[in-house]
Amino acid sequence: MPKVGMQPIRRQQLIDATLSTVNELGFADASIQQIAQRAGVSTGIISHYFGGKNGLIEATMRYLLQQLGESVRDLKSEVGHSPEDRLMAIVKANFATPQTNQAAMKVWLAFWAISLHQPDLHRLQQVNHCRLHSNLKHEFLKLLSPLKAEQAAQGLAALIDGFWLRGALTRSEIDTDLSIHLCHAFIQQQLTQ
Amino acid sequence: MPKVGMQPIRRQQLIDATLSTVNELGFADASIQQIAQRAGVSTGIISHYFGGKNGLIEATMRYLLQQLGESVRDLKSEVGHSPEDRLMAIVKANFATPQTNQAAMKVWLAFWAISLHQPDLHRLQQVNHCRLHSNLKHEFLKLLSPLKAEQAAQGLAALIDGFWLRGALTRSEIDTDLSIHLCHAFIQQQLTQ
Amino acid sequence: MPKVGMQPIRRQQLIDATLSTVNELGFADASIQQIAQRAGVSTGIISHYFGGKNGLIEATMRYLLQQLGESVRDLKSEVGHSPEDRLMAIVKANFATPQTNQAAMKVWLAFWAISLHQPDLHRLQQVNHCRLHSNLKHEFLKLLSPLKAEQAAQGLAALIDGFWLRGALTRSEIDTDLSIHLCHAFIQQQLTQ
Amino acid sequence: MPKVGMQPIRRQQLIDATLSTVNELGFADASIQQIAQRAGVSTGIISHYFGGKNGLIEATMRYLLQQLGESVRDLKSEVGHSPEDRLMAIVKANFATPQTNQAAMKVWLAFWAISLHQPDLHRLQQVNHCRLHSNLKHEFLKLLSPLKAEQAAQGLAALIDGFWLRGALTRSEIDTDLSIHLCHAFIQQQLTQ
DNA sequence: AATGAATGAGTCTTCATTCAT
DNA sequence: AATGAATGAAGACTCATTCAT
Repeated sequence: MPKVGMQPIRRQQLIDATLSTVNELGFADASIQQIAQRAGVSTGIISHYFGGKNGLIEATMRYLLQQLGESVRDLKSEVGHSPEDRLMAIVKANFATPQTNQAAMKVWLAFWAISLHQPDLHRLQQVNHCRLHSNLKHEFLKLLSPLKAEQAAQGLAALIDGFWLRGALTRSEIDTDLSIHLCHAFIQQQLTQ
Repeated sequence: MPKVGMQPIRRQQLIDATLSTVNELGFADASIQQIAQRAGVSTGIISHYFGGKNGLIEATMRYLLQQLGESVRDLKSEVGHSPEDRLMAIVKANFATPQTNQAAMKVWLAFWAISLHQPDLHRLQQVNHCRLHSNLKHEFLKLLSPLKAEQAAQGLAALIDGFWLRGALTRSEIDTDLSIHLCHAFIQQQLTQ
Repeated sequence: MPKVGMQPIRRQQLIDATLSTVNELGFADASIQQIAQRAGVSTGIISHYFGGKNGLIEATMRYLLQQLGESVRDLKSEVGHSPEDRLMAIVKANFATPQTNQAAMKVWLAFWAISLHQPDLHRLQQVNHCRLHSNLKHEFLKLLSPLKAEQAAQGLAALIDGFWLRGALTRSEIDTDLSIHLCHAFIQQQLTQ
Repeated sequence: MPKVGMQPIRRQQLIDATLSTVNELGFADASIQQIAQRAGVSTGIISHYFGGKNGLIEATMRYLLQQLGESVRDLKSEVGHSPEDRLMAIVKANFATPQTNQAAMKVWLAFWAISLHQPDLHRLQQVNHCRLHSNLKHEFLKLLSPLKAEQAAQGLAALIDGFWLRGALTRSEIDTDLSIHLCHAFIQQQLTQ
């Protein structure tokens, strides 16, 4: 079966298998054997393509972050210029599938937890959060004072994260509409202060 | 060396050592050898008192939840009857030390993550969250319609969780005052709708 | 079977098993499973007592060096003060059992080879060789000029090493008597220059 | 890229790469991947040309032996018929570059070690040693009794091997001149008994 | 001729648990 | 009550080999 140009295909296969395994078994039980088995390949291939388990984990997290980033970018590009619209686009992107199905959120939570003790992963997290914060603040600044904008951005970010966390921790799917609705209310309250 | 009545002392020693280890090394590297070493006891003692590592983990989590519960109860008992005051008491309890130092939050995050795949721990999480939600909703119901109260409770809970999560993920200490301030604003906005 | 004070016993058991395994299977095939099996213990115990395979290897080599050192010291203490006698004592110590059975020499050869790429082991080798050289030169200096003594010491050391190497490489036992005899001739020739 | 007549070129490329890898990383870390990388070819080619790693190792050792053999033959052909001259030619051949640079001796030592547990390689070693011994004895027999000649040959062979071993084990280059000088002294002493 | 993708057995190590003392 | 010696399964990783291209 050896073919040329398999690298991108195998990498994506393995990243998908990692997400699926972490989701179902949890991070602690996501052995490379489990992952390789789900990807339908041998264990050795993981070291071959990612240099080891850590490389696969980091690549998987990078993939999730990239997906989220693209989701935000796409929705922002489709809306008008009013800050409220643009803020809601960001909110909606954060609650859009596939980001909010329970599987993805469980993986996110697992990554959050381990990133605390792995500098590389932690840096990825930081970049992601700064991006969200910066996006939010940029819009709030159009209508609010710097101090108010900062607070509004932090509050909205916390709200988004809070709903996510709740979505991950409850075994039921997150109530996307309610989350968006409450974020919307928060935004309006901030902008109409 | 055998003494009587050592059980509660040893148990607390080990729980403290578990918190310290999880905080410093992360959950993945918190072996019972590390924990036992920090507690200054032998590894065998853990099985003796907790029946195994899982038992120790569960006891530790139970301890954290109990601490939080007591914190909430204490602060609620000290304030008046106005819903706003009582809600703020709950908020402040959730951001009171030692709950919000970074160490505790890192441990919480670790527990959240593993609780997804351990029914026993998950149940503990659920109980805790339901208690918070119920506490919040109970107060909101005094001034809001059931629907509004439910949404306000969910929003406030998300806000609290969001600030916690941010506190855990950033290596700096959580900005407690800002978090409380923003929660206060949220409460007022909900109550004055 | 857990007993207290097993450490020295287990350590020696494992060192003996290492020697036996390296002798029979060669260094490349001396896995810790093989060694543990020969010692009649589990693999985990190696890490427990030596911190890993490397620790066991180093301890084993240290043991061989110590044995050789003791052998030299013992024989030197039994002879008179004439340089020739003392030199012969050193020579005989180097060819005394258990140093010269084929097993020991095969292990020595294996250690020599791997010490080239392991600084810790290499340092042990250097110390050992310097000790031999210094011992030899010290005796030669009593009767020869510094230059001659240095050359005689190097020559005799080479002769000893050469017979050892030959003993290791031929599958038959080393001809101890011939080796000693030839060393004796070499010593006499040097001293009667 | 496929060309005809690549076999000898590729084989030599791989043998050179093997020597370089064993010298720098040691035998234990000389993986096929390392060797192939240094040779600038793919791993598969090794099996193609040598039938596996063992084949490559054996070919490399055979190459070293052949080099040594040629060196001896060349120098012997250039000297007169006096036994002393011829013996010295053999000695010099054994200490001639490239045989005595540290790299080559490290490789030799590695080969010696593994040959103990690989019959094929061991046979090569034996042939090589017998050739040396036979060469030496043949010259000694011209002037000495069979018994004396045997002992002189064994002694000189040991001396040569000993200097080699020392050259391999010390990280500094071997002192070729001193080695040859001491061998010369040994030869003269044997012949003038 | 040459590649390199893929395998899977084998290695070392870690770790929770057990148990005689 | 407490120890720590001992186990053995499971983990990540390496590596020689195979084979379709």
